[in-house]
Amino acid sequence: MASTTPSTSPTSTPARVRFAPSPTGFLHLGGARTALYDVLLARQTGGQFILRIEDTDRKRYIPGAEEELMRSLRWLGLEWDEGPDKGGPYGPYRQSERKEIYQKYAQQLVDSGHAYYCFCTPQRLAQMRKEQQARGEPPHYDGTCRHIPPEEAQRRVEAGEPHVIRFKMPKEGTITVHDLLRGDITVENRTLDDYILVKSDGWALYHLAAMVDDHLMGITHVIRGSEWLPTFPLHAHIYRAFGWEEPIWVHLSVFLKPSGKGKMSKRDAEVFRKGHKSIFIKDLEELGYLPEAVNNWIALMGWSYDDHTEFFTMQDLIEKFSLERLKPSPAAVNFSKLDHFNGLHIRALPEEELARRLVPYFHAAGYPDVTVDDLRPIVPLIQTRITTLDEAPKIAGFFFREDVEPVPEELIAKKLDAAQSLEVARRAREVLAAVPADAFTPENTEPPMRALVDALGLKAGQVFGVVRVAVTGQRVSPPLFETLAIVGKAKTIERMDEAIKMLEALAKKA
RNA sequence: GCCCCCAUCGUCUAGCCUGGCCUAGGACACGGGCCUUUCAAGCCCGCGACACGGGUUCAAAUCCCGUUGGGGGCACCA
Repeated sequence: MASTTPSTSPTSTPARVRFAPSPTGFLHLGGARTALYDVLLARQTGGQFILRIEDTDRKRYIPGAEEELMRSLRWLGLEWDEGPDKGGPYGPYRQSERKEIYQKYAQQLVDSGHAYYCFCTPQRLAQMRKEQQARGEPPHYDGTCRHIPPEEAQRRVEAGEPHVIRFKMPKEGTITVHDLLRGDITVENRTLDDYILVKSDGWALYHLAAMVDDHLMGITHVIRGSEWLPTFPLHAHIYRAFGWEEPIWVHLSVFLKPSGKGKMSKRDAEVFRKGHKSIFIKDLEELGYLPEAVNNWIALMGWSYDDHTEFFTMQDLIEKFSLERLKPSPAAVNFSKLDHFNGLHIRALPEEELARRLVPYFHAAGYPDVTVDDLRPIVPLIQTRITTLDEAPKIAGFFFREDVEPVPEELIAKKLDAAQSLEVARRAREVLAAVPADAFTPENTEPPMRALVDALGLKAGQVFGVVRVAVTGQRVSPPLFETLAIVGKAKTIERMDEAIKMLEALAKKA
């Protein structure tokens, strides 16, 4: 059985790996992780990462999905070396453009006796399955066309009779396949089916198309989801029927929902989307996650480096990734860990870079004129205060609004009443008014304000809180004096005056 | 129903292959504290797991068997 563990380290020679999505939807967490591992292996070994589009099923094709898939991959920084949009020496990279290739290899399998024509109609097949179910048997092809003499089958094909091509699965014996994470897996051939390789419309199915492409494209490591484990033996049979050398097979575990109970359903995906979470990469961008954080996060779902290192840049991952440390057990998605990594990566970003990345989020939040220059001084004040980029406009939007609208009651300081707070506001305004407008810095505003706190016999928080709410309109804000410096003296005084009016009204009412 | 895979804190995991360094380590989350003008960030402390049952062995989280639980698959989808 040709199922040996590679004698050399799988990562020692240049790897050719491929990510082969079908254009039926958006790139999700599972696909992204597979693509990430592909890229890491390719970059680490000096090999190639290939993007191949598996679009042989015209019924499921979704227009625009291919472009979306590529956009998401690029956002994650997972650029391919060969693919449908950039070509390469093993193209075409879209299966819909490779129909003749699959037909040729299917024919080869028929000729060598490893496959046969089947003329059973879908109706007969459905009926057959129904009866098998009723008898409590596992659904499988009953082999009706398996014994049609080749000459007769050939005649019927030439006569134009609708047909498919099936793999002629051995009825006896076992096959042992080797998965890098799980080791040898042995199954009895009789539990396998005569799977269809080519549909009646002439298009190859995944089982044939992917094997042919992987071989022709020189793929050294097939990294794919564990949903392929059940048909893995078929794929090995096909490789062996052709006499091809098998790639290293790596089946990644599936992602479970956060509870760990069951895998993600479409319904779950919708619920997440409502709660500032998503399993789709394109949403993650919109929600303010950094590609660095997403990569770091998914890299660690099923892979680890050691017993304590968790923060990885792409460069770190390329250096440290290894197939050997992949884990075969399923992993539940943990969104709060994504938040954690996002915070870490936001803080790791140079300020200039953060400012640059924040711009589109301010635009989207209704501040269309905000520029990198505007954001540059603000970034140091909010860098440790946001976990996602979309939070920045929420916490710092007041810098760009003409007017802030504090909730009047929030102007009342802790343990004080409206009248007392009014007095605090008036005195604070006075103190701040005394600082020159061209030197409205923390060095000049904070000491006199501290002195005021002492003079009033209050806590710093009580006095600063009144000013904070007055100037930012928020109870929670970046540090006060740095904030005042950016807002500027004119606006500060203006907003203090507004607050004083509100407090006067409140005090009168009381 | 049948086939296959998986099994350490709530979650992600280290340790398992090459039994003893494990009174099981790290991280997220959670609880508490420090710092502090709010909120964060940072730092400290705490909570919390080897699914169960048999075996093998002087010794088992680690090896073997079974059970249970979870997951995947059983299409002219991928």
